[in-house]
Amino acid sequence: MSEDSKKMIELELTVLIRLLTSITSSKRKESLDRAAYLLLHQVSVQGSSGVKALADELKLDISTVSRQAASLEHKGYVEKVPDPQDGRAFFYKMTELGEQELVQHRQERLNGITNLLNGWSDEECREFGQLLTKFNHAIKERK
Amino acid sequence: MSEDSKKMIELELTVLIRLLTSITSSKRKESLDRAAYLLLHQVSVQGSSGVKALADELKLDISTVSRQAASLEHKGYVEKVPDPQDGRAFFYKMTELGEQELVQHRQERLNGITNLLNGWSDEECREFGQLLTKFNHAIKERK
DNA sequence: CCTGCTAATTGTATAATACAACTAAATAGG
DNA sequence: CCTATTTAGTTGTATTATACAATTAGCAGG
Repeated sequence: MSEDSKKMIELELTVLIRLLTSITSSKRKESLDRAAYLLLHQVSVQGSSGVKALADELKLDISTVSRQAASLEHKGYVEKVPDPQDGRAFFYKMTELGEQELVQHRQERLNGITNLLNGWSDEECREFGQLLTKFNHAIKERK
Repeated sequence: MSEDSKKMIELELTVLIRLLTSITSSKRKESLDRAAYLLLHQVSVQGSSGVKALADELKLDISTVSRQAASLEHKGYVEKVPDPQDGRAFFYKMTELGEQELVQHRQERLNGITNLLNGWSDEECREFGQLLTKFNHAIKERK
């Protein structure tokens, strides 16, 4: 693999973070906690999740998950169900309202992505999605 | 372009941010301000830059650039030269020490990238770099 | 029962960034 | 030339996302 490709990837990833951060900074008034979006998605995908499992999956500190989940619960997007087998633990499950919010919020994000990918070929979009997925997998499985 | 590709891109970008954030969070002891790395790179590329130009290029608030630049100057990585044509303005230029730090820091990042891309084909790496570049360009030019 | 480990919450701190306010220099227009 | 407006940059303050630290209580195993 050529050094040029690596350099390009390293630089462009750095720039990407910066650009996405500037986008999110300019949207500080959103209804759904920006940071909690991925958490809500994960609860939806996993169906029923405890704090620790979510933290492990998202590479977040449990205190962060605890706070984000509490916020989501307060908004009615998830419900907190005691774990029958461990008096210390809880499972978070999606509420109907949470599912709706997730769908709506995701749609707004998809609209933005659509605008950005305007002019891209189907092949490019497919490739980009797959390579991102592959890269993310590499990060999660490293070490 | 298929809806599936868009959904994959949206989700994987969200996950990518999370993962890269967790990586950077676990490296809080680095010598070069993590956030200022891109600024240092930009000064190096542009050769001689004012605060406003850098802020525009990096989509950062000028106060943030001002602070990052001041930090870099304090560390001797850049020098602050008065703009002969505007008594209010300055240009930031790289120092030799700054160039060295940039090269070293970038190499460390490249090492990380190399590990992550272990097993990727040349084609995949090249594609990934180009698609990231293209995507970043779309973000910068939007609106 | 006791000790060590674990799940989650709460306290506190950190880093990156933006918005707000300010100072001073430059510019535009009469 | 003068005045009002704009602009470059710095400093003050606030916000957000996150991690590290401390605490409480439940669980597991001897």
